[in-house]
Amino acid sequence: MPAFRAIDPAGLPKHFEAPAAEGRWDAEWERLGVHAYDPSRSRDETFVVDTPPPTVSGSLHVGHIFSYTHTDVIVRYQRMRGRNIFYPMGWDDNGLPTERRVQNFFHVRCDPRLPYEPGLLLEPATPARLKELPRIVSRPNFIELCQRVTGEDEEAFKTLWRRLGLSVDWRQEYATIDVRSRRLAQLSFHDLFRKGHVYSLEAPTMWDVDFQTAVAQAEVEDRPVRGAFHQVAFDVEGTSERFLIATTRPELLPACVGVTAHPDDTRYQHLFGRHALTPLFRVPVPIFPSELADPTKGTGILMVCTFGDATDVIWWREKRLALRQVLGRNGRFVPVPFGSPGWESADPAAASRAYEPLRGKTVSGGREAVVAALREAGALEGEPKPIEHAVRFYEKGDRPLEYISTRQWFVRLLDKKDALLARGEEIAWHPDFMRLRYRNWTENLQVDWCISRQRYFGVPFPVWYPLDAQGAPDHEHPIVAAPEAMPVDPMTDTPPGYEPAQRDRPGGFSGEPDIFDTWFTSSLTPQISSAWLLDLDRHRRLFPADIRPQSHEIIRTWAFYTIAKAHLHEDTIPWQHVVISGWILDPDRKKMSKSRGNVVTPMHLLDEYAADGVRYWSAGARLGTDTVFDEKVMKVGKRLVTKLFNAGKFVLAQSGDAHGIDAELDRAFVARLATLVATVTAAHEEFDFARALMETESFFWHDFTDTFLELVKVRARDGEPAARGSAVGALRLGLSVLLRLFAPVLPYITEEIWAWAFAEETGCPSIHRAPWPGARDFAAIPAPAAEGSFEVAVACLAAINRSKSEAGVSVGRGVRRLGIAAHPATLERLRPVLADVAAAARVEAYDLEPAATLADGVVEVRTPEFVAAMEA
RNA sequence: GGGCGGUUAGCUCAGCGGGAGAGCAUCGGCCUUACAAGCCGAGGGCCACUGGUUCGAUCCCAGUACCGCCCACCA
Repeated sequence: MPAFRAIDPAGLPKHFEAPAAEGRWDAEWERLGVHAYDPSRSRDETFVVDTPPPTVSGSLHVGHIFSYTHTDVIVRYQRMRGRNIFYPMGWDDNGLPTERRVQNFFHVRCDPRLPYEPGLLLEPATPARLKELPRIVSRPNFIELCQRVTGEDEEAFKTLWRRLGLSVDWRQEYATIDVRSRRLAQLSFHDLFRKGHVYSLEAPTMWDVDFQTAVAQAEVEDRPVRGAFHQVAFDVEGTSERFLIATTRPELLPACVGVTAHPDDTRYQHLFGRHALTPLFRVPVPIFPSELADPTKGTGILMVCTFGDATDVIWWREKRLALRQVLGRNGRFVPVPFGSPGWESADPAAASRAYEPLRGKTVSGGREAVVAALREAGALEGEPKPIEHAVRFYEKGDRPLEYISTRQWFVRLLDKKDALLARGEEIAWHPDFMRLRYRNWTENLQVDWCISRQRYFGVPFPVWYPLDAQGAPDHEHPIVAAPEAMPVDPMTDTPPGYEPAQRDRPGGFSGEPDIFDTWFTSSLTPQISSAWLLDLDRHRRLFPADIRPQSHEIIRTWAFYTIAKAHLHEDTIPWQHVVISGWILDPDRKKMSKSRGNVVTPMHLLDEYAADGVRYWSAGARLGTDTVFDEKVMKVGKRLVTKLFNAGKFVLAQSGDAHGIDAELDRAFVARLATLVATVTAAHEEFDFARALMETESFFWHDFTDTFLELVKVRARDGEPAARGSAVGALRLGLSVLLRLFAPVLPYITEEIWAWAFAEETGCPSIHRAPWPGARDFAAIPAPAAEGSFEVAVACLAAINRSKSEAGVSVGRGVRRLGIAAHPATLERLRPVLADVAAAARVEAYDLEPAATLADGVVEVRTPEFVAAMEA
């Protein structure tokens, strides 16, 4: 008869020393390779995570802990199911935040036209050496500096992630600006170009006048802005008639190229086909009908300018109106030649005089000047009427977007809406309603994806343009770099067939100075991990991925573009599941964000509540649900850890012979345990880790420690060998199963307890590679003889406890004799477990009192005689 | 304006056709050889509102209100 090896509780620490254990296990997991991806195993055994690369230049806050814990809980569950886990970590160092950070750190700016200087920053980078850096550096040098700065940021994240216990395979790291990412982004462009999915076009594009770059629809947001309706009088050419248009942008009057009203609007029908003369500038512009004009807005008739808004762009395109671009890329009025072709005026001299004060002014300055001039000319009807209206802004910008005609690169998506919608339906969204966000966005897509940015830090377009004899670029025949040469920087590298000396010379070539939209690279995270086009075998084993964890506000960007890329490149979906974490709200229910200044940094929380305690808080929130930041929940988590520690110590300190689990109460307990396992497993299969945790916790606390453990305690210590062995066996099985159910959420405490006995016993050195509990754990244990014998035992113990509580005596107080009243059927079920109940409650003698009036399952206690306090 | 989610005990949330629940907080009791970082108990709710379906509605349907989010709204 094998015996249970009992541990000596005296040899264990008094308390769970979390920080020390966290460091120890982190190192041990590394040593054992617990988190290592095994490239030799097949795809269907593998679970692939498309981890969100955090923006390294951003601040660390509890929101990070929250969503990354969700992913880790899912991953740890899958690992215990035997899956080969691919769980990488990327660092997003592309984009404006890093650009600004590098500028500020090194006090340098980037000029892509400068030649690369190898070894510009010599190590170590002492302050003196930093001072010697040139103020302006080439793009390759700027990228090197970026990698230096972000390296430190990455370390901070990595330290936090490791402490938190993220089971990332740290051999699978990448950065969005590293060589492989740059190469893949350019390969992606090459593939799209080859397939005809990208094109460049000179057209009005949404433009941020401060960042001086084009932006995509996905980066645009509407903000309410105070403005005013100005009623401006226009003359009708060849008549003495006047009409009033209403505009919020009077400064664009010199850019007016037409006037329109609704075709059914009787007030203006007679004007269609005629020309209007703009005030001040006396420019003749056509008056035409349009369904897009709203008769109820303003005066019902409005001026079309190049460009006041998106509708102006539509009219300009459809009616083939003139292009009179008065705003430059910096948002200021540029000089314009009234009287020359395209700038016709009935009075060019007056027009030029009227325009002169605008030159060099900003939009708001120009507005004041035009309004003043209109007022003086008697063309302003009444006073401007203040209104609040929505205006488009670049999400990072401070001034409204302008539509400015520039040459940009686009990915053709509008004609693929249906296919992209179908892709969205192929993917499982968690929670499911999040798919509507995707659907909604895709259906409402207005323009193709503008992927070029007029910034200098990022992944460059791998493109040059041939120059003709006059030195003008031929945009229709771009030279795209060869895949094997990538990554290239066209501003420093030379295209095939040309000499460096031919750069920017007639008959030579010119590099494309633009960089990709950061999402152009970020939308490849699954392919960056899988080394698409670089390692075909690896790619096949890792793509498409299983899960994409992310937050809901970037469904229209990150999720959408990633789906689009996978569709365009390989005609597939990028992952099977999207799991969406909610936001962390501060106590005022506002989203926690750096800009709001309500951010809670995470490190001290780990110190105070231990990684497991903080993870407990995170894992309690269901996917898609916003959660109020609440330290009290972490406190509860910490208490759970302590309870596990103590329960584990107690259970493993019990000794006995392993006779097999055959006592009725133990069998009934095991049956309940098996039900729990089924429930928790089903919850995890639906990514409902919150429910899994709740069920496990409630069972552990109530069924295990408060009842079962109390009920069998005496038998486990003093019982006959067989009865004792059954009790100890059931306790150990319960502990082993519960530890494994808790392991995804509480990796440290469960590993610690596992190591005391189960590691050796099972041959699984880490609980995180131990098999998930299941039928195998319960196969040898017979089903209970009676349904519900566990429940009646609990009810009976509770009834006795209640009588003690009412009498104000300790639960430990002995009972000389009492009556146990219950329905006869209940008493029948109680009989085989009564000895355990009596022992636990310290009842010396009892009388069973059948009571048919009581409901089945109810147990009442009659006339308890407590042992006197003295005797106790 | 369109779409989505929410509204359940003081707080944070589960439940989703027949019993209104958990944790925290509150109150009372208890040192009981795993754990006082604990244990045993108790109180507390027209399940937002109005209709409908049903033998029966917190749960299903319709509508209203409020909170939040996503999108649209530049004359």
